[in-house]
Amino acid sequence: MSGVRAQQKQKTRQALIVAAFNQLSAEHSFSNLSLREVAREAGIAPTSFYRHFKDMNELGLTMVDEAGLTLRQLMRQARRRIASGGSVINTSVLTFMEFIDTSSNQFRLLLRERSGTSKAFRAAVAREIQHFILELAHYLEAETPCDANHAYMQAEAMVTLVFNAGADALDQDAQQREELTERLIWQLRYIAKGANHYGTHQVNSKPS
Amino acid sequence: MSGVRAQQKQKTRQALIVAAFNQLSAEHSFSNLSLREVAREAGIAPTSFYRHFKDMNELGLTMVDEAGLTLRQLMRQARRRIASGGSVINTSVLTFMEFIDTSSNQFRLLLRERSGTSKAFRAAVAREIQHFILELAHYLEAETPCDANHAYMQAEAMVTLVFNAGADALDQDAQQREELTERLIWQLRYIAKGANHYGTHQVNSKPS
DNA sequence: AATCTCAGCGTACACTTGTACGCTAAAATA
DNA sequence: TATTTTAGCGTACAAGTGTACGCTGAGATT
Repeated sequence: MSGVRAQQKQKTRQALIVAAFNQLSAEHSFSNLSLREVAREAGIAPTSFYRHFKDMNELGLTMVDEAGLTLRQLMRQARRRIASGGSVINTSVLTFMEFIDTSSNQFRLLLRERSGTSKAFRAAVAREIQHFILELAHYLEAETPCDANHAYMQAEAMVTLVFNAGADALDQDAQQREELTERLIWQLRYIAKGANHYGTHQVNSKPS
Repeated sequence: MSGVRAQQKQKTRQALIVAAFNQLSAEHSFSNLSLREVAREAGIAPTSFYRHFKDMNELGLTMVDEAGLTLRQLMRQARRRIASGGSVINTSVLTFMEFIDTSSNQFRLLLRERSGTSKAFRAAVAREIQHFILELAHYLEAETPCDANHAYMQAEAMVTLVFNAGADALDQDAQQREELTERLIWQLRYIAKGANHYGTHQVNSKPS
């Protein structure tokens, strides 16, 4: 029951996943990947692929899960930085930009499959983003005067902006990224300000 | 010089474009299209395709232009509605949602190629969106107390949110869309509020 | 009327793709 | 030790791809 067998299997399975991620790039999306090329890069015969995944689709969904995991781990790290006295907005944005930089292919996958051709993929990505939003909403509800509903809308807007800024950053050099980040931070401030204005019990009137 | 010849050419060129748009759907993206299938649907031989476009890429860029044109026309229409007394935010959002509904394949193209595998495509889409942003920024600078810089950042944030809401709307039913639209409108208000707060000369201090 | 231009066609070719099928050798199990 | 399980392989095939090449016939030009 040592599992020499199962262990090796797990290893080549991971090799397939790594191979697939390696073939992603600015010019190569998941739907451009072929089973054969992935298998080749992983060092196994094309037909052996089926011992691990029924489909390229199944591989893809696994990859989305993995990318989501990376993202969530990163968030936890961000929260630690914040807890030890960092500014919320700055720390979060910085951490996210680090993700774009370090794991760009994982981010690319999420980014593209969010509007891809498979409903299952879109749903999977949406779920990952939803995690993100809910956690932030929870935080905002606890730490700011916003009510639950406005906290959610605020979180949703913020995550959307951050995610999109990440997408733009992929094509930019360091200089442009810095400007982008600065704009992003201002925009997040707008949202925080507005949400706190409308989302507090002192204000029940409709906006002008 | 009547151009019976040139006229016919233009006609099948357009047939190719229409055929390509028709093959786009939730399950079929541009990179999934094959030259042969597009030619087939357009009713010409595969090799005749080259009389009109050097490449599928060239077809795609033309399609992006066309989608951008549609979008700009729609915006002009929105501005007319606003001029005759509609609320700015509501009218704009409503008009945009109409675009999603009426020309969903054109929107899908813009949405997907924004983060697609061709730099030329990404740039083309970014340019279309930039138009959008600049026009809105111009309007905001004229009609609100915002300075130019903040007007731009405000416009950028707003367009990002609207565009993303459109993407989400593609997978949703009428009920969900309504809720989405309502959230979106609140989020736009946040931004307007925040931008007017920070972007006015009375406030020069850094936010808390 | 004679000539030129060129949109569209058909054939042909070299590739790549997914995957069905049966085999092998080594690990797991009995 | 004898038996079963299974990860990985090689072969094979049908289907689809982009595109080179040369032809044709109908408009355009002279």
